[in-house]
Amino acid sequence: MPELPEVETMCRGIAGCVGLRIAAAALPRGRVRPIATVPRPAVLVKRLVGRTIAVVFRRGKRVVMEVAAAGDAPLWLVIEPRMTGLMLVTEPPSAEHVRLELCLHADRGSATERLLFWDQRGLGTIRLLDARGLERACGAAKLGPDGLVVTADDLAFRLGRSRRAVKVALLDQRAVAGIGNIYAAEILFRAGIDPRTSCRRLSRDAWERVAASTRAILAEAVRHEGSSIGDETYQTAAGAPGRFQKRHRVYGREGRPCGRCRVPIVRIVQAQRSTFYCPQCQCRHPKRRPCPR
DNA sequence: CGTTCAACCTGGGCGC
DNA sequence: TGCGCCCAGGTTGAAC
Repeated sequence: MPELPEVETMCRGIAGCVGLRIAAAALPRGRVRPIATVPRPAVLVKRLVGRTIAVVFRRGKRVVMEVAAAGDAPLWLVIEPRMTGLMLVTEPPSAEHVRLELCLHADRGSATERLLFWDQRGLGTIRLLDARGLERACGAAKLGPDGLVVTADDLAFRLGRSRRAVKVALLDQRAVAGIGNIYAAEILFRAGIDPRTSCRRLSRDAWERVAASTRAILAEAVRHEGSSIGDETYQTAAGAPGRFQKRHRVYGREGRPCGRCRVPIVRIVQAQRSTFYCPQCQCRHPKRRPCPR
């Protein structure tokens, strides 16, 4: 589920936790298996308690919280929501899938907050890392430039000689960080590019369109607080659904008419994952040149 | 280098 | 009702 816009929305939704101290931490074990943590759960909890959440930010599809302790080196709590993970400051959809619970208190005053990481499928991960670990997990070798600011130069440099299909390449987090299956489809629709096109066959103009579409689609999705689709497991930290799913032009729309040319949207499989596109608007030799947006 | 497949999990939907 | 199968927003590692 969570791609860049959803994770960005989660980070904004938990920004109120900055400045609060972790009074208690728990990794509840319900009927579901415990989630993967680094270090082991008991050590993780011990190291977290007493620290203060100093900064919350996003790196690609990860939520990163800098946790500080007076007179001690900072640590970073790195959470990867993967498919169904959510950061919540409200009641979770179910109690048994709460994977991390932080009880937060203000040092002065009475402000308190309960911050949860909830993950139905349990594919998410929780890591508490030092500066070296953070660099290894989230550094430039692991994650490329952020999708909100990626340029045509970035993409052409990293992918221009690749033989991979452009849609598959856009999911490579080392090339550009934050794009997932929904937004890869929406980006290429907006750019008017066939998702099967080999990267090395894309012109400079095509990379310009891909980069501009990436920034525009992701920014628009952030403005609409992400996409809640299907069973609607995704929600903001305050429990509201996202709204960008109403603006999807191709994702999840197999067989329905393209909003621009009325030709039915097609679903194919690339790298074991669904790709949706318009065979007319995203054709290499369209009868009518697509008019982006 | 690239692709393919399985694995990690839960749960909804569908055909029989 | 129930069972088996397919599907799902992600990532990783092994095999080819």
